[in-house]
Amino acid sequence: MTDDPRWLSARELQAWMRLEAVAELLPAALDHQLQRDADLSHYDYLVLAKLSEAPDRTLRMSGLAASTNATLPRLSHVAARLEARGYLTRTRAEDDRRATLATLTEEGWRKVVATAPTHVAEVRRLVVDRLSPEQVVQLDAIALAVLGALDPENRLEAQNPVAGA
Amino acid sequence: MTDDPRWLSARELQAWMRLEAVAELLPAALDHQLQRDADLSHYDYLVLAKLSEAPDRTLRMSGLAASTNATLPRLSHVAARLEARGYLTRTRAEDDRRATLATLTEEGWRKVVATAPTHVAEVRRLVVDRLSPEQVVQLDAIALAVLGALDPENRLEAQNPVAGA
DNA sequence: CCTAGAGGGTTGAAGCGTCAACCTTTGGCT
DNA sequence: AGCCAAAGGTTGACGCTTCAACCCTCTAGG
Repeated sequence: MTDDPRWLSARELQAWMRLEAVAELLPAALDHQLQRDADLSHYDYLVLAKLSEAPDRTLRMSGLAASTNATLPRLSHVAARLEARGYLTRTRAEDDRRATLATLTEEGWRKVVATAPTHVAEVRRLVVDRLSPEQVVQLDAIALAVLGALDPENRLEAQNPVAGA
Repeated sequence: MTDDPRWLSARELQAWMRLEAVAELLPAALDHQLQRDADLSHYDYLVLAKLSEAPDRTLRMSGLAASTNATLPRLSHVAARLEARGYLTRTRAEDDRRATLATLTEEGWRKVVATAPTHVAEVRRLVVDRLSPEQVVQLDAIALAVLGALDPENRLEAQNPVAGA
């Protein structure tokens, strides 16, 4: 490959390794809490939460996938399970029969309402309450900068290795 | 456990959602790059990298699991695959016959050396080079604070790059 | 029309992580 | 010595994500 890798400085390396550790441990911790308290994965919760905030508590699958930073197949499987558990329903869209609309049920709504407080408390315990107000602002800016590279303006799409024209 | 939910402020919520997105997308991006360029998962690479930095390129499984922020069963499965591919070997420890020592092979060493430059370049592209020097310091402090909650045992590691530059 | 192709979702197989059960070794206690 | 609990790892089953293949619908061209 290239001759000069431009290795990381000590500071950069340390920050990177700590971010790596957070990225590894944080999702697991959130999954654990939600699994224990609500029998939901973190992603399950995200799906229900996003629906609960949407107009008519309804979103298209593709939009829901984008707003939860997931691929469509993943959402499709998750939605199938959540539907089987009675938390949401899927229907074909009237205007575009290709599209599927996911709608939160009453039971799904109650699930979110019942789950949110403890989940937020956990988010506070693990992250927000450990940071100063300035650090919250800094984190916001840093995460935004990184997202710029992760999702180049492209609400998560593109699984093509080479250009598809 | 349910006195007052203490909801997040707008600022806190935004920072949190962005961190959530990063935690979701960053591991996937790194996995993709390593899978494509070296046929390794991000975690595979971490294991090989940690071994490459260790004395005699050897570590106990439990220590290796801790330093890669993973559970022992996970590491055990990964080590079995990496051993099958010839990148490391596992032997019983002399002093404590319960323990298993993982040792990087010559081929494993070569794999790390060959893989590191492009991986570092990707880390730069996605994270480090998108941040100002001040933000790198901020990120370090923020990640450390969060790790304090995620890792009660505080087994924070020292770092040592494979090569200098 | 009717056909090609793109957009939107779903499905099934394969791979990885988690959990619980298990085996072996070590160390403490009598 | 003898026993029992804990420490260190491994294994197998199960669940979730990914990838590729597929189906249906909409749109554009001829």
